Parts: sequence; C-alpha cells; structure tokens
Amino acid sequence: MFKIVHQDGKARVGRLQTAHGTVETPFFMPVASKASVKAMSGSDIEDLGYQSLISNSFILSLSPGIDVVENIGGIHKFMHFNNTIFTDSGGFQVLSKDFLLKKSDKGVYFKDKSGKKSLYTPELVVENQLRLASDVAMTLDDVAHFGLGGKDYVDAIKRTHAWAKRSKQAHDELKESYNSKQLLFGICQGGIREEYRRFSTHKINEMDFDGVALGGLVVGESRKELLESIKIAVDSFDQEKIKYLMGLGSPSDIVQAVGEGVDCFDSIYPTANARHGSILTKTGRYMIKKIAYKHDKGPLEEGCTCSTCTHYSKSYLHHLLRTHELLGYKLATIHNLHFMNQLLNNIRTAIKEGRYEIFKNEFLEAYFSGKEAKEFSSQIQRKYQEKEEQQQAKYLLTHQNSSSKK
RNA sequence: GCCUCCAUAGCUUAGCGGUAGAGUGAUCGGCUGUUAACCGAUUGGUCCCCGGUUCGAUCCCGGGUGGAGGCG
Repeated sequence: MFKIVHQDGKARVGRLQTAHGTVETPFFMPVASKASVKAMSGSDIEDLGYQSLISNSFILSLSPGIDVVENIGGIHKFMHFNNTIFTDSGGFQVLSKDFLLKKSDKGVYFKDKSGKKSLYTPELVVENQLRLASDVAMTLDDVAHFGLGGKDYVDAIKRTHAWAKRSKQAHDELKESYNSKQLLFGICQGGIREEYRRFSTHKINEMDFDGVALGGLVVGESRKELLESIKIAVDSFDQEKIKYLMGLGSPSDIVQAVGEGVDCFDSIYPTANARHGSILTKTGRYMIKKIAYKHDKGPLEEGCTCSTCTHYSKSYLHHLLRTHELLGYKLATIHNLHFMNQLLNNIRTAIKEGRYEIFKNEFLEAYFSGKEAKEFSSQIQRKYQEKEEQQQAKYLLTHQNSSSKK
C-alpha cells in the first residue's frame, strides 16, 4: 500500500500502491473536478508523466451523475486516464456559498444550480466514490471558515471525526460488495490552533486509514501559520502513513511542505494560473499577457523541455491568451503542469541523494529572486513616479489658474 | 445641387439645461481539496468647431466641418 524507501531529514520518498499502479512520493496531482483537467485530456496528463490526478465525487454527482460514470465502467474509462485517480468527497465545498445549504450531524445539505437540495451523508459519499471506482477515496469532512471563533472549529472537528468513523465503517462494509481495492484516506481539521490541530490529527490517526490528509489549510493563513500547522500535524501522525496536504499547490509552498514530511499534494494552482496567463518558472511566476512579451521570440521558460516551450514562443502564447484562443489555455497548462511534474521529480531525486535541504534552499532562493519579477517591479515603480509627477503638475496648473481668476 | 440622419473615452455607445456613465480595449495585480477561459484595481473625455440664447450649453438655436443614406 505505502512504503517509505528513502528518508532525508523529515523528507522522504515512498511508494503508494493502488489498483492502477504505483505512485512515487512526494507527488502532485492536477485537479479534474469534473473528470477533466481543464483544457487537457486524460492522455495529455499521462503524456506529461503524471501518475495520478484527483477528481471530485460531489461535483460529479451533480453532473453528469454518479450513475452515468458507473454505467460506463468507472472514472478511469470515463475520462480515459489509466493511472491512479483520487476522488475528493465534497468536504471542501462546505466552504462554498453556492453549494452549502445546511450542515448537521447527519451530513451536509447541498443545493445544485436549480436550487434542488440533497443530503450528503458520509456513507453516501463513500458509496459514490466506490461507484465511481476511483483508486483513493476521501472521507467527508467539515471545514470551518478561516478566522472564525473557536466554537466553529470545535464543531467542525467533532463532526469531521464522527463522519470519519462512519465513513470507515461504511467503506469496510461496502468495499467487498463492490469488489474494490479502493483505499480510503481520513482528513484531520483544526485550523491553525495547535491544540485543535494536534487533537484532530491524533484522532484521525487512531482510526487507521490507508492514508491521512491535512485538511482545512491553505484557506487564508499566513505562510508561517501554515508551516507551523503542517509541522504539528506531521508530528502527530504515524510516520509510516502517507501524508496528503490537501489544496497546496504553489511551488515554493510544496518545496517547504516536503521538507516537513508531506508526501502528497493537489491543487488548481498551476492549471488556474496557466489559463489566466500566469507562467511558472524556476525564477518565479510571470504574466505572459504583459505587453513586454508581445514580440518575445523565446520560449516560456529558457531550457524547458515541455512541448509548448520546444515549439512555441512567448509571443505566440501572449497572442493566444490575449485573444482567448482555446489553444492558449492548453499550451499554457502543458507548461505549468510540466513544470510541476519536473519540480516533483527533482524533489524526489534530491531526497534520494540525501541533499534535500540544499535543494530546498537553492530552489527558494531562485524562485523568490526572479530576475523578471524584479525588473518589472522597478519598471512599474518608475511609471508610477512619472504619473504622480504629471498629476502634481496638472494640479498645480489648475490651482494657479483658479486662484488667478479669483 | 437639394433633403434626412449622425458626431460623447482608443473602439461600440448611454445620458441630461447644472461640465458625463457603461461595455470593450489598454496597464497592473490576484488566483493554492475549481460548477471560476475567472476576479480585482488603475487608466482613460476640450461631450467635432465657431457663434447665439441662458445665471449656466455636451444638451436648445444658427452657421461651419466631417460621415452615412435618399433624390436629382
């Protein structure tokens, strides 16, 4: 199921075995909520070298419906992706005003676009994921909004634990009738309060899931608070278990989290950024739609081996994304996902070679001291300065005029 | 040559006797378990010109100029 094969400080390389192959950790999963990594086919994701992705059973239950995917023979066949597929529970969607109607100890009442209300119990959510035939299912959890009072966190924790227990029981009972080898991961909550997080981690750990996840993070905390919470949770989890930090996706955050012992990530970060024209590179993020790239003949990132960078220029991507050409979304997504996969490759290699700390520091140094970012910020500063001077001159002029009239 | 209509932000245009909004574009930023090809900020106007009426005209009147259409 999961085996650690290299350890370097707190960072480790492991192997997660699922019904659809082995995934080497640490790994990053692109998000395919509606059974599609936006702009990409399942084969595209395989071609980029991804061993896994994550979909969302709640969102699939709204459309096309669990039965549709089940009847076609499961989510792998449905979206034509043959490696490991995780499915999320819908727990994160309790944060969404568009979905959430009401929470109760029974479960969550969600509404769809038409306003139709349905109850999602932990048991139903587990069964939906079995019907989708994903390789790894997540329990339904209850996420508190960041910054709320202690009571909200305590309620969320209590519910999450009760639901986790019910999920596990339902999964154990149903698994056989579905003839499934699906794994089930439990999720801890607790926000950024140390005692809450520690308590929740401990409780979830006790229930002996196939893997454990850190939930309720990356929802508004500072980087420092996030890192502290990760440390606490990782510390309280059984070290032999695979640890999944849900929702984390920026390159710098991942590099740091791996250093604390996290094995698995998922996020919309690289894909959403790509579609919005934000390109990931070793020297930081930059915006391809900026006027500066209109005539740039170079690739998105110098030295990148992705199919976008080997075939197309910044100028072309600049044009495609500005004119909302569909190809632009795909080419940019290819680059960002290639970048992430490459990053995780490098991370694993560094751990295997016992130099993770050095790798981490070098990466962060380069990522945050991006030449391009610096150049542009100074350009902007200059521009604003000029503008301010102009406005001041204009003001003085009108002021003089009006006072001379008087 | 005559008649009709039009002229407001780079573009497409609202609008009103008390000096103007929108969409789009442009510039910049943000996206971290996605119903998000999205969201936000900023920038942007001699309201075609010259007169007249009026306390006050982008608005009403006259004359230009430019454009569109119609008739010769």
